[in-house]
Amino acid sequence: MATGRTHRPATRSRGIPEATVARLPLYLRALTALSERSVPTVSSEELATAAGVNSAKLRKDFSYLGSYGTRGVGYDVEYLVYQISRELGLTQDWPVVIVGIGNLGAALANYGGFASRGFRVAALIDADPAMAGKPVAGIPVQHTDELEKIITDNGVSIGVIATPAGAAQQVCDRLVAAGITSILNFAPTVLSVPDGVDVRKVDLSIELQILAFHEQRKAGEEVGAPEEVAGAVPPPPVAPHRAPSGAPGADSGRQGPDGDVPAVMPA
Amino acid sequence: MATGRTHRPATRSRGIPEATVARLPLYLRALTALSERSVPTVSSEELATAAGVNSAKLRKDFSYLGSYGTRGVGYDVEYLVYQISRELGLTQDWPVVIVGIGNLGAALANYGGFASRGFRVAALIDADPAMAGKPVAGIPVQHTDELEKIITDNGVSIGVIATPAGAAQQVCDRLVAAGITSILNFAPTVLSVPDGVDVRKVDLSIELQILAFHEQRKAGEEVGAPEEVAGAVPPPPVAPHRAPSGAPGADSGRQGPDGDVPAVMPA
DNA sequence: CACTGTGAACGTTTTCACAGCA
DNA sequence: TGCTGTGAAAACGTTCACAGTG
Repeated sequence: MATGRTHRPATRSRGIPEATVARLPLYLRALTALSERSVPTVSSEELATAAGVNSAKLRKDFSYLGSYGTRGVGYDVEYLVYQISRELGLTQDWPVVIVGIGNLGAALANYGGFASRGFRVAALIDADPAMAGKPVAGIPVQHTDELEKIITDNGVSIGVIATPAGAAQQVCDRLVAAGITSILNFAPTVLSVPDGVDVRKVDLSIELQILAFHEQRKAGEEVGAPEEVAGAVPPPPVAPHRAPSGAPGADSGRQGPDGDVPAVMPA
Repeated sequence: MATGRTHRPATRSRGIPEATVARLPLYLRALTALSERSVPTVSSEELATAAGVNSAKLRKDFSYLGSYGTRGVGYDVEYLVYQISRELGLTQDWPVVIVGIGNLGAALANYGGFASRGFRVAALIDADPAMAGKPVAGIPVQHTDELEKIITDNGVSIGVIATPAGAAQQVCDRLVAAGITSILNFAPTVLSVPDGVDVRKVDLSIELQILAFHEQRKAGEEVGAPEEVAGAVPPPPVAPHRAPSGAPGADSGRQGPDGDVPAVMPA
Protein backbone atom coordinates (compact mmCIF):
# COMPACT_ATOMS: atom_id res chain seq x y z
CA MET A 1 0.00 0.00 0.00
CA ALA A 2 1.86 3.13 0.08
CA THR A 3 -0.26 5.28 2.17
CA GLY A 4 0.52 7.83 4.77
CA ARG A 5 -2.28 10.06 5.85
CA THR A 6 -2.57 12.90 8.26
CA HIS A 7 -6.18 13.30 9.05
CA ARG A 8 -8.69 14.50 11.51
CA PRO A 9 -9.60 11.24 13.25
CA ALA A 10 -13.26 11.20 12.39
CA THR A 11 -14.22 12.92 9.19
CA ARG A 12 -17.31 14.96 9.84
CA SER A 13 -20.26 15.45 7.50
CA ARG A 14 -21.24 13.18 4.63
CA GLY A 15 -17.96 11.27 4.89
CA ILE A 16 -16.90 8.86 2.21
CA PRO A 17 -14.74 6.10 3.72
CA GLU A 18 -11.03 6.38 2.92
CA ALA A 19 -11.04 2.90 1.43
CA THR A 20 -13.74 3.94 -0.99
CA VAL A 21 -11.96 7.14 -1.96
CA ALA A 22 -8.86 5.11 -2.73
CA ARG A 23 -10.85 2.99 -5.17
CA LEU A 24 -12.64 5.79 -6.99
CA PRO A 25 -9.67 6.45 -9.28
CA LEU A 26 -9.73 2.77 -10.18
CA TYR A 27 -13.35 2.94 -11.18
CA LEU A 28 -12.71 6.13 -13.04
CA ARG A 29 -9.94 4.52 -15.04
CA ALA A 30 -12.12 1.59 -15.99
CA LEU A 31 -15.00 3.89 -16.87
CA THR A 32 -12.79 6.13 -18.99
CA ALA A 33 -11.70 3.09 -20.96
CA LEU A 34 -15.33 2.10 -21.51
CA SER A 35 -16.18 5.65 -22.45
CA GLU A 36 -13.47 5.66 -25.11
CA ARG A 37 -14.93 2.51 -26.55
CA SER A 38 -18.29 4.30 -26.54
CA VAL A 39 -19.91 1.76 -24.25
CA PRO A 40 -23.08 3.43 -22.97
CA THR A 41 -23.82 1.45 -19.78
CA VAL A 42 -22.17 -1.08 -17.47
CA SER A 43 -23.43 -3.37 -14.79
CA SER A 44 -21.76 -3.40 -11.40
CA GLU A 45 -20.49 -6.86 -12.28
CA GLU A 46 -18.76 -5.80 -15.48
CA LEU A 47 -17.32 -2.62 -14.06
CA ALA A 48 -16.11 -4.42 -10.98
CA THR A 49 -14.24 -6.94 -13.10
CA ALA A 50 -12.69 -4.17 -15.17
CA ALA A 51 -11.56 -2.41 -12.01
CA GLY A 52 -10.32 -5.56 -10.32
CA VAL A 53 -12.70 -5.60 -7.36
CA ASN A 54 -15.87 -7.52 -6.60
CA SER A 55 -19.28 -6.19 -7.42
CA ALA A 56 -20.63 -5.99 -3.88
CA LYS A 57 -17.78 -3.73 -2.92
CA LEU A 58 -18.28 -1.56 -5.95
CA ARG A 59 -21.98 -1.15 -5.29
CA LYS A 60 -21.32 -0.30 -1.65
CA ASP A 61 -18.74 2.24 -2.73
CA PHE A 62 -21.12 3.88 -5.16
CA SER A 63 -23.85 3.94 -2.56
CA TYR A 64 -21.76 6.46 -0.62
CA LEU A 65 -21.82 8.80 -3.58
CA GLY A 66 -25.53 8.53 -4.17
CA SER A 67 -27.86 6.49 -6.32
CA TYR A 68 -26.36 6.85 -9.73
CA GLY A 69 -27.46 3.55 -11.24
CA THR A 70 -30.62 2.24 -12.77
CA ARG A 71 -32.02 -1.02 -11.40
CA GLY A 72 -32.30 -3.72 -13.96
CA VAL A 73 -29.94 -1.82 -16.26
CA GLY A 74 -26.69 -0.70 -14.66
CA TYR A 75 -24.76 2.55 -14.68
CA ASP A 76 -24.57 5.15 -17.40
CA VAL A 77 -20.88 5.35 -18.21
CA GLU A 78 -20.61 9.04 -19.08
CA TYR A 79 -22.71 10.08 -16.17
CA LEU A 80 -20.65 8.05 -13.72
CA VAL A 81 -17.40 9.35 -15.15
CA TYR A 82 -18.67 12.80 -14.48
CA GLN A 83 -19.92 12.09 -10.98
CA ILE A 84 -16.73 10.39 -9.88
CA SER A 85 -14.55 13.06 -11.46
CA ARG A 86 -16.47 15.65 -9.60
CA GLU A 87 -16.28 13.77 -6.33
CA LEU A 88 -12.52 13.46 -6.73
CA GLY A 89 -12.21 17.11 -7.61
CA LEU A 90 -10.95 16.42 -11.11
CA THR A 91 -13.32 18.77 -12.84
CA GLN A 92 -10.92 21.52 -11.95
CA ASP A 93 -7.26 21.33 -12.82
CA TRP A 94 -4.61 21.09 -10.18
CA PRO A 95 -1.25 22.71 -10.70
CA VAL A 96 1.49 20.52 -9.27
CA VAL A 97 5.16 21.13 -8.58
CA ILE A 98 7.75 18.40 -8.66
CA VAL A 99 10.77 18.92 -6.45
CA GLY A 100 13.90 16.90 -7.14
CA ILE A 101 14.50 16.29 -10.81
CA GLY A 102 16.66 13.19 -10.73
CA ASN A 103 15.77 10.07 -12.65
CA LEU A 104 12.51 9.64 -10.84
CA GLY A 105 11.53 13.29 -10.92
CA ALA A 106 12.18 13.35 -14.65
CA ALA A 107 10.12 10.22 -15.12
CA LEU A 108 7.27 11.82 -13.21
CA ALA A 109 7.54 15.01 -15.27
CA ASN A 110 7.22 12.90 -18.41
CA TYR A 111 4.40 10.79 -17.05
CA GLY A 112 1.36 11.16 -19.27
CA GLY A 113 -1.10 9.94 -16.66
CA PHE A 114 -0.94 13.23 -14.79
CA ALA A 115 -2.00 15.49 -17.60
CA SER A 116 -4.75 13.12 -18.68
CA ARG A 117 -6.38 13.52 -15.30
CA GLY A 118 -6.79 17.03 -13.99
CA PHE A 119 -3.11 17.53 -13.12
CA ARG A 120 -0.79 20.02 -14.70
CA VAL A 121 2.91 20.17 -13.95
CA ALA A 122 3.31 23.84 -13.12
CA ALA A 123 7.00 23.71 -12.32
CA LEU A 124 10.04 21.52 -11.85
CA ILE A 125 12.38 22.44 -9.04
CA ASP A 126 15.86 21.19 -8.27
CA ALA A 127 18.63 22.16 -5.90
CA ASP A 128 21.39 21.66 -8.46
CA PRO A 129 22.25 25.03 -10.05
CA ALA A 130 23.58 23.17 -13.08
CA MET A 131 20.08 21.89 -13.83
CA ALA A 132 18.51 25.35 -13.77
CA GLY A 133 17.07 26.30 -17.13
CA LYS A 134 17.47 22.83 -18.60
CA PRO A 135 14.16 21.67 -20.00
CA VAL A 136 12.78 18.35 -18.78
CA ALA A 137 9.62 17.16 -20.48
CA GLY A 138 9.50 20.55 -22.12
CA ILE A 139 9.49 22.42 -18.82
CA PRO A 140 12.56 24.36 -17.71
CA VAL A 141 13.91 23.30 -14.32
CA GLN A 142 14.01 26.09 -11.75
CA HIS A 143 16.27 26.46 -8.79
CA THR A 144 15.12 25.74 -5.24
CA ASP A 145 15.58 29.39 -4.37
CA GLU A 146 12.48 30.13 -6.41
CA LEU A 147 10.35 27.56 -4.60
CA GLU A 148 8.23 29.90 -2.51
CA LYS A 149 7.67 32.33 -5.36
CA ILE A 150 6.68 29.57 -7.79
CA ILE A 151 4.11 28.17 -5.41
CA THR A 152 2.58 31.49 -4.55
CA ASP A 153 2.51 32.80 -8.11
CA ASN A 154 0.90 29.66 -9.48
CA GLY A 155 -1.45 28.98 -6.61
CA VAL A 156 -0.07 25.49 -6.26
CA SER A 157 -1.47 23.35 -3.46
CA ILE A 158 -0.06 19.93 -4.36
CA GLY A 159 3.63 19.13 -4.26
CA VAL A 160 5.56 16.04 -5.28
CA ILE A 161 8.80 15.28 -3.48
CA ALA A 162 11.28 13.20 -5.46
CA THR A 163 14.46 14.27 -3.72
CA PRO A 164 16.89 12.04 -1.82
CA ALA A 165 15.68 11.14 1.65
CA GLY A 166 18.09 13.54 3.29
CA ALA A 167 16.56 16.57 1.65
CA ALA A 168 12.92 15.57 1.89
CA GLN A 169 11.93 16.98 5.28
CA GLN A 170 13.55 20.28 4.56
CA VAL A 171 11.84 20.55 1.18
CA CYS A 172 8.60 19.51 2.82
CA ASP A 173 8.86 22.24 5.42
CA ARG A 174 9.42 24.86 2.76
CA LEU A 175 6.54 23.58 0.67
CA VAL A 176 4.22 23.68 3.63
CA ALA A 177 5.39 27.13 4.68
CA ALA A 178 4.73 28.31 1.15
CA GLY A 179 1.17 27.10 1.30
CA ILE A 180 1.20 23.53 -0.04
CA THR A 181 -1.40 21.37 1.71
CA SER A 182 -1.02 18.05 -0.10
CA ILE A 183 2.21 16.18 -0.62
CA LEU A 184 3.07 13.07 -2.58
CA ASN A 185 6.33 11.78 -1.15
CA PHE A 186 8.65 9.46 -3.07
CA ALA A 187 11.56 9.88 -0.71
CA PRO A 188 12.04 7.01 1.70
CA THR A 189 11.47 9.00 4.87
CA VAL A 190 8.63 9.74 7.21
CA LEU A 191 7.67 13.36 6.75
CA SER A 192 6.26 15.30 9.64
CA VAL A 193 3.75 17.93 8.72
CA PRO A 194 1.34 20.14 10.63
CA ASP A 195 -2.33 19.25 10.92
CA GLY A 196 -4.31 19.96 7.82
CA VAL A 197 -1.57 18.86 5.45
CA ASP A 198 -2.08 15.51 3.71
CA VAL A 199 0.83 13.30 2.88
CA ARG A 200 0.75 10.21 0.74
CA LYS A 201 3.84 8.21 0.17
CA VAL A 202 5.05 5.85 -2.47
CA ASP A 203 8.01 3.74 -1.53
CA LEU A 204 9.28 1.52 -4.26
CA SER A 205 11.43 -0.69 -2.11
CA ILE A 206 8.67 -1.24 0.43
CA GLU A 207 6.47 -2.74 -2.24
CA LEU A 208 9.22 -5.16 -3.20
CA GLN A 209 9.77 -6.10 0.41
CA ILE A 210 6.14 -7.01 0.80
CA LEU A 211 6.38 -9.17 -2.29
CA ALA A 212 9.49 -10.80 -0.92
CA PHE A 213 7.63 -11.72 2.24
CA HIS A 214 4.96 -13.59 0.31
CA GLU A 215 7.51 -15.05 -2.05
CA GLN A 216 9.37 -16.49 0.89
CA ARG A 217 6.16 -17.99 2.21
CA LYS A 218 5.53 -19.74 -1.07
CA ALA A 219 9.02 -21.15 -1.12
CA GLY A 220 8.52 -22.48 2.38
CA GLU A 221 5.24 -24.14 1.53
CA GLU A 222 6.58 -25.89 -1.54
CA VAL A 223 8.87 -27.93 0.63
CA GLY A 224 5.85 -29.10 2.53
CA ALA A 225 5.83 -28.04 6.15
CA PRO A 226 4.78 -24.47 6.90
CA GLU A 227 7.62 -24.64 9.37
CA GLU A 228 10.59 -22.34 9.63
CA VAL A 229 12.90 -22.97 6.68
CA ALA A 230 15.20 -25.70 7.91
CA GLY A 231 18.79 -24.80 8.67
CA ALA A 232 17.92 -21.15 8.85
CA VAL A 233 19.50 -19.43 11.82
CA PRO A 234 19.81 -19.88 15.57
CA PRO A 235 17.51 -17.29 17.09
CA PRO A 236 18.90 -16.28 20.45
CA PRO A 237 16.69 -18.13 22.93
CA VAL A 238 15.36 -15.96 25.71
CA ALA A 239 17.13 -12.80 26.83
CA PRO A 240 18.07 -10.95 23.65
CA HIS A 241 20.28 -8.47 25.47
CA ARG A 242 23.64 -9.12 24.00
CA ALA A 243 22.41 -11.43 21.30
CA PRO A 244 22.70 -9.26 18.18
CA SER A 245 26.45 -8.84 18.16
CA GLY A 246 26.74 -12.33 16.86
CA ALA A 247 23.49 -12.83 15.00
CA PRO A 248 24.65 -14.62 11.87
CA GLY A 249 23.84 -12.83 8.67
CA ALA A 250 22.48 -9.87 10.55
CA ASP A 251 24.93 -7.57 8.87
CA SER A 252 25.23 -9.58 5.70
CA GLY A 253 24.70 -7.39 2.72
CA ARG A 254 23.91 -4.25 4.58
CA GLN A 255 26.51 -1.86 3.25
CA GLY A 256 26.84 1.21 5.43
CA PRO A 257 26.86 4.14 3.02
CA ASP A 258 23.79 4.15 0.82
CA GLY A 259 21.61 2.81 3.56
CA ASP A 260 18.35 4.60 3.23
CA VAL A 261 19.24 7.72 1.42
CA PRO A 262 19.16 7.58 -2.35
CA ALA A 263 15.84 8.53 -3.81
CA VAL A 264 17.39 7.97 -7.19
CA MET A 265 20.03 10.60 -7.75
CA PRO A 266 21.25 13.61 -5.91
CA ALA A 267 18.93 16.33 -7.06
CA MET B 1 -2.31 2.97 -1.15
CA ALA B 2 -1.24 1.18 -4.06
CA THR B 3 -2.08 -2.33 -3.32
CA GLY B 4 -3.38 -5.19 -5.37
CA ARG B 5 -3.17 -8.59 -3.88
CA THR B 6 -4.11 -12.01 -5.09
CA HIS B 7 -4.34 -14.18 -2.08
CA ARG B 8 -5.82 -17.19 -0.51
CA PRO B 9 -8.64 -15.62 1.51
CA ALA B 10 -7.57 -16.86 4.89
CA THR B 11 -3.89 -17.39 5.41
CA ARG B 12 -3.31 -20.62 7.25
CA SER B 13 -0.67 -21.33 9.90
CA ARG B 14 1.08 -18.74 12.03
CA GLY B 15 -0.30 -15.93 9.86
CA ILE B 16 0.95 -12.39 10.23
CA PRO B 17 -1.80 -9.92 9.30
CA GLU B 18 -1.33 -8.22 5.93
CA ALA B 19 -1.52 -4.81 7.56
CA THR B 20 1.36 -5.76 9.81
CA VAL B 21 3.45 -7.13 6.94
CA ALA B 22 2.96 -3.86 5.08
CA ARG B 23 4.44 -1.99 8.03
CA LEU B 24 7.45 -4.19 8.65
CA PRO B 25 9.49 -2.45 5.94
CA LEU B 26 8.72 0.84 7.63
CA TYR B 27 10.03 -0.40 10.95
CA LEU B 28 13.02 -1.87 9.21
CA ARG B 29 13.87 1.44 7.62
CA ALA B 30 13.64 3.27 10.92
CA LEU B 31 15.70 0.59 12.65
CA THR B 32 18.35 0.67 9.95
CA ALA B 33 18.71 4.40 10.46
CA LEU B 34 19.13 3.87 14.20
CA SER B 35 21.59 1.09 13.58
CA GLU B 36 23.71 3.38 11.42
CA ARG B 37 23.78 5.88 14.24
CA SER B 38 24.87 3.03 16.51
CA VAL B 39 21.86 3.41 18.77
CA PRO B 40 21.73 0.18 20.80
CA THR B 41 18.10 0.07 21.94
CA VAL B 42 14.76 1.80 21.28
CA SER B 43 11.48 1.95 23.09
CA SER B 44 8.27 1.21 21.21
CA GLU B 45 7.43 4.88 21.60
CA GLU B 46 10.62 6.14 19.96
CA LEU B 47 10.58 3.61 17.18
CA ALA B 48 6.92 4.22 16.49
CA THR B 49 7.55 7.93 16.11
CA ALA B 50 10.46 7.28 13.77
CA ALA B 51 8.30 4.98 11.67
CA GLY B 52 5.31 7.28 11.68
CA VAL B 53 2.88 5.02 13.54
CA ASN B 54 1.64 4.89 17.13
CA SER B 55 3.28 2.75 19.73
CA ALA B 56 0.31 0.49 20.47
CA LYS B 57 0.17 -0.54 16.85
CA LEU B 58 3.87 -1.17 16.73
CA ARG B 59 3.80 -3.35 19.82
CA LYS B 60 0.86 -5.34 18.47
CA ASP B 61 2.70 -5.77 15.19
CA PHE B 62 5.81 -7.03 16.92
CA SER B 63 3.78 -9.36 19.06
CA TYR B 64 2.92 -11.32 15.91
CA LEU B 65 6.60 -11.92 15.28
CA GLY B 66 7.38 -13.04 18.79
CA SER B 67 8.63 -11.46 22.00
CA TYR B 68 11.71 -9.63 20.88
CA GLY B 69 11.70 -6.82 23.42
CA THR B 70 12.79 -6.43 26.99
CA ARG B 71 10.29 -5.06 29.46
CA GLY B 72 11.38 -1.89 31.12
CA VAL B 73 14.06 -1.40 28.46
CA GLY B 74 12.84 -1.63 24.88
CA TYR B 75 14.08 -3.40 21.77
CA ASP B 76 17.63 -4.21 20.81
CA VAL B 77 18.09 -2.45 17.48
CA GLU B 78 20.45 -4.90 15.78
CA TYR B 79 18.49 -7.89 16.91
CA LEU B 80 15.21 -6.46 15.65
CA VAL B 81 16.76 -5.49 12.32
CA TYR B 82 17.78 -9.07 11.94
CA GLN B 83 14.45 -10.55 12.98
CA ILE B 84 12.42 -8.32 10.72
CA SER B 85 14.78 -8.84 7.80
CA ARG B 86 14.43 -12.54 8.25
CA GLU B 87 10.66 -12.34 8.49
CA LEU B 88 10.52 -10.34 5.28
CA GLY B 89 12.84 -12.74 3.55
CA LEU B 90 15.57 -10.16 3.10
CA THR B 91 18.36 -12.31 4.42
CA GLN B 92 18.51 -13.89 1.01
CA ASP B 93 18.88 -11.83 -2.11
CA TRP B 94 16.16 -11.62 -4.69
CA PRO B 95 17.00 -11.27 -8.34
CA VAL B 96 14.53 -8.97 -10.04
CA VAL B 97 13.85 -8.17 -13.69
CA ILE B 98 12.51 -4.84 -14.86
CA VAL B 99 10.49 -4.91 -18.05
CA GLY B 100 9.96 -1.67 -19.94
CA ILE B 101 12.95 0.63 -19.81
CA GLY B 102 11.34 4.01 -20.45
CA ASN B 103 11.82 6.92 -18.11
CA LEU B 104 10.31 5.10 -15.21
CA GLY B 105 12.03 1.80 -15.86
CA ALA B 106 15.35 3.60 -16.04
CA ALA B 107 14.61 5.44 -12.82
CA LEU B 108 13.85 2.13 -11.14
CA ALA B 109 17.03 0.57 -12.50
CA ASN B 110 18.99 3.43 -10.98
CA TYR B 111 17.13 3.35 -7.69
CA GLY B 112 19.53 2.71 -4.85
CA GLY B 113 16.88 1.52 -2.45
CA PHE B 114 16.61 -1.83 -4.18
CA ALA B 115 20.20 -2.90 -3.84
CA SER B 116 20.41 -1.70 -0.26
CA ARG B 117 17.65 -4.13 0.68
CA GLY B 118 18.01 -7.67 -0.59
CA PHE B 119 17.14 -6.90 -4.20
CA ARG B 120 19.41 -7.24 -7.18
CA VAL B 121 18.46 -6.09 -10.65
CA ALA B 122 19.25 -9.20 -12.65
CA ALA B 123 18.16 -7.87 -16.02
CA LEU B 124 16.51 -5.02 -17.87
CA ILE B 125 14.16 -5.95 -20.67
CA ASP B 126 12.63 -3.79 -23.37
CA ALA B 127 10.65 -4.39 -26.54
CA ASP B 128 12.51 -1.76 -28.52
CA PRO B 129 15.31 -3.42 -30.53
CA ALA B 130 17.12 -0.08 -30.63
CA MET B 131 17.57 -0.24 -26.85
CA ALA B 132 19.11 -3.69 -26.91
CA GLY B 133 22.67 -3.64 -25.65
CA LYS B 134 22.50 -0.08 -24.36
CA PRO B 135 23.54 0.05 -20.74
CA VAL B 136 21.16 1.60 -18.24
CA ALA B 137 22.45 1.93 -14.71
CA GLY B 138 25.38 -0.15 -15.87
CA ILE B 139 23.23 -3.05 -17.00
CA PRO B 140 22.77 -3.76 -20.70
CA VAL B 141 19.16 -3.78 -21.83
CA GLN B 142 18.05 -7.06 -23.38
CA HIS B 143 15.32 -7.63 -25.89
CA THR B 144 11.93 -9.04 -24.93
CA ASP B 145 12.65 -12.13 -26.99
CA GLU B 146 15.08 -13.19 -24.29
CA LEU B 147 12.55 -12.79 -21.48
CA GLU B 148 11.87 -16.45 -20.80
CA LYS B 149 15.52 -17.43 -21.00
CA ILE B 150 16.61 -14.61 -18.69
CA ILE B 151 14.10 -15.58 -16.05
CA THR B 152 14.89 -19.26 -16.15
CA ASP B 153 18.66 -18.82 -16.23
CA ASN B 154 18.69 -16.41 -13.33
CA GLY B 155 16.02 -18.10 -11.25
CA VAL B 156 14.09 -14.85 -11.06
CA SER B 157 10.79 -14.94 -9.21
CA ILE B 158 10.01 -11.22 -8.93
CA GLY B 159 9.24 -9.06 -11.94
CA VAL B 160 8.66 -5.34 -12.25
CA ILE B 161 6.43 -4.10 -15.07
CA ALA B 162 7.10 -0.53 -16.20
CA THR B 163 5.71 -0.77 -19.71
CA PRO B 164 2.85 1.25 -21.16
CA ALA B 165 -0.55 -0.01 -20.09
CA GLY B 166 -1.24 -1.61 -23.44
CA ALA B 167 1.68 -3.99 -23.17
CA ALA B 168 1.37 -4.83 -19.50
CA GLN B 169 -1.00 -7.80 -19.54
CA GLN B 170 0.92 -9.47 -22.34
CA VAL B 171 4.22 -8.98 -20.53
CA CYS B 172 2.59 -10.20 -17.34
CA ASP B 173 1.40 -13.40 -19.02
CA ARG B 174 4.87 -14.13 -20.33
CA LEU B 175 6.45 -13.43 -16.97
CA VAL B 176 4.05 -15.77 -15.24
CA ALA B 177 4.47 -18.47 -17.87
CA ALA B 178 8.22 -18.19 -17.38
CA GLY B 179 7.88 -18.81 -13.66
CA ILE B 180 7.55 -15.39 -12.06
CA THR B 181 5.30 -15.51 -9.00
CA SER B 182 5.44 -11.92 -7.74
CA ILE B 183 4.84 -8.83 -9.81
CA LEU B 184 5.18 -5.16 -9.06
CA ASN B 185 3.06 -3.33 -11.61
CA PHE B 186 3.59 0.32 -12.51
CA ALA B 187 1.38 0.23 -15.58
CA PRO B 188 -2.04 1.73 -15.07
CA THR B 189 -4.00 -1.46 -15.76
CA VAL B 190 -5.54 -4.25 -13.79
CA LEU B 191 -3.49 -7.36 -14.37
CA SER B 192 -5.12 -10.72 -14.25
CA VAL B 193 -2.95 -13.51 -12.97
CA PRO B 194 -3.50 -17.11 -11.94
CA ASP B 195 -3.81 -18.09 -8.30
CA GLY B 196 -0.54 -18.19 -6.47
CA VAL B 197 0.86 -15.14 -8.21
CA ASP B 198 1.04 -11.96 -6.15
CA VAL B 199 0.57 -8.58 -7.75
CA ARG B 200 1.18 -5.26 -6.13
CA LYS B 201 0.55 -2.09 -8.01
CA VAL B 202 1.82 1.43 -7.82
CA ASP B 203 -0.18 3.99 -9.71
CA LEU B 204 1.23 7.45 -9.60
CA SER B 205 -1.83 9.23 -10.85
CA ILE B 206 -4.12 7.43 -8.43
CA GLU B 207 -2.14 8.82 -5.51
CA LEU B 208 -2.56 12.33 -6.84
CA GLN B 209 -6.26 11.81 -7.34
CA ILE B 210 -6.67 10.79 -3.74
CA LEU B 211 -4.84 13.94 -2.69
CA ALA B 212 -7.05 16.00 -4.96
CA PHE B 213 -10.10 14.59 -3.23
CA HIS B 214 -8.91 15.75 0.17
CA GLU B 215 -7.66 19.01 -1.23
CA GLN B 216 -11.09 19.73 -2.62
CA ARG B 217 -12.63 18.98 0.76
CA LYS B 218 -10.37 21.50 2.44
CA ALA B 219 -11.25 24.16 -0.11
CA GLY B 220 -14.93 23.49 0.50
CA GLU B 221 -14.57 23.72 4.27
CA GLU B 222 -12.75 27.04 4.14
CA VAL B 223 -15.82 28.69 2.71
CA GLY B 224 -17.71 27.51 5.75
CA ALA B 225 -20.52 25.12 4.99
CA PRO B 226 -19.60 21.48 4.38
CA GLU B 227 -22.17 21.78 1.64
CA GLU B 228 -21.73 21.09 -2.04
CA VAL B 229 -19.56 23.82 -3.54
CA ALA B 230 -22.01 26.48 -4.54
CA GLY B 231 -22.70 27.00 -8.20
CA ALA B 232 -21.22 23.64 -9.05
CA VAL B 233 -23.31 21.72 -11.55
CA PRO B 234 -26.87 20.64 -12.03
CA PRO B 235 -26.91 16.92 -11.22
CA PRO B 236 -29.64 15.29 -13.26
CA PRO B 237 -32.37 14.83 -10.68
CA VAL B 238 -33.82 11.36 -10.69
CA ALA B 239 -33.64 9.12 -13.75
CA PRO B 240 -30.08 9.44 -15.05
CA HIS B 241 -30.91 7.64 -18.28
CA ARG B 242 -30.19 10.22 -20.91
CA ALA B 243 -28.64 12.67 -18.53
CA PRO B 244 -24.93 12.39 -19.36
CA SER B 245 -25.09 13.63 -22.94
CA GLY B 246 -25.40 17.11 -21.60
CA ALA B 247 -23.63 16.91 -18.26
CA PRO B 248 -21.70 20.17 -18.22
CA GLY B 249 -17.99 19.75 -17.92
CA ALA B 250 -18.28 16.02 -18.18
CA ASP B 251 -16.00 15.95 -21.18
CA SER B 252 -14.05 19.03 -20.20
CA GLY B 253 -10.37 18.31 -20.29
CA ARG B 254 -10.63 14.67 -21.18
CA GLN B 255 -8.63 14.49 -24.40
CA GLY B 256 -9.28 11.29 -26.28
CA PRO B 257 -5.88 9.99 -27.29
CA ASP B 258 -3.60 9.50 -24.29
CA GLY B 259 -6.47 8.53 -22.04
CA ASP B 260 -5.13 5.75 -19.91
CA VAL B 261 -2.23 4.40 -21.79
CA PRO B 262 1.11 6.03 -21.27
CA ALA B 263 3.16 4.45 -18.54
CA VAL B 264 5.84 6.95 -19.35
CA MET B 265 7.20 6.19 -22.78
CA PRO B 266 6.70 3.48 -25.35
CA ALA B 267 9.11 0.82 -24.29
C1' DC C 1 -36.57 -10.07 -14.75
C1' DA C 2 -32.12 -8.31 -14.03
C1' DC C 3 -30.19 -5.29 -11.82
C1' DT C 4 -29.11 -1.78 -7.96
C1' DG C 5 -29.00 -0.28 -3.18
C1' DT C 6 -28.46 -1.56 1.51
C1' DG C 7 -29.22 -3.54 6.18
C1' DA C 8 -27.03 -7.04 8.80
C1' DA C 9 -23.30 -10.55 9.48
C1' DC C 10 -18.75 -11.19 9.38
C1' DG C 11 -13.77 -10.44 9.34
C1' DT C 12 -9.90 -7.45 9.98
C1' DT C 13 -7.42 -3.62 12.03
C1' DT C 14 -6.84 -0.27 15.48
C1' DT C 15 -7.00 1.31 19.96
C1' DC C 16 -7.42 0.89 24.88
C1' DA C 17 -5.89 -0.26 29.18
C1' DC C 18 -3.54 -2.97 32.17
C1' DA C 19 -1.23 -7.25 33.89
C1' DG C 20 3.35 -8.94 34.05
C1' DC C 21 8.17 -8.75 33.92
C1' DA C 22 13.20 -7.07 33.89
C1' DT D 1 9.77 1.84 38.00
C1' DG D 2 9.30 1.78 33.04
C1' DC D 3 8.68 -0.72 29.75
C1' DT D 4 6.62 -4.70 26.78
C1' DG D 5 3.03 -7.97 25.51
C1' DT D 6 -1.76 -8.86 25.07
C1' DG D 7 -6.69 -9.67 26.00
C1' DA D 8 -10.90 -7.16 25.21
C1' DA D 9 -13.41 -3.30 23.11
C1' DA D 10 -14.15 -0.31 19.43
C1' DA D 11 -13.77 1.12 14.76
C1' DC D 12 -13.48 0.04 10.23
C1' DG D 13 -13.96 -2.59 5.96
C1' DT D 14 -15.88 -6.43 3.31
C1' DT D 15 -19.20 -9.73 2.04
C1' DC D 16 -23.76 -11.70 2.10
C1' DA D 17 -28.18 -11.90 0.78
C1' DC D 18 -32.30 -9.99 -0.41
C1' DA D 19 -35.84 -6.32 -0.72
C1' DG D 20 -36.94 -2.88 -3.97
C1' DT D 21 -37.47 -1.09 -8.50
C1' DG D 22 -37.10 0.48 -13.47
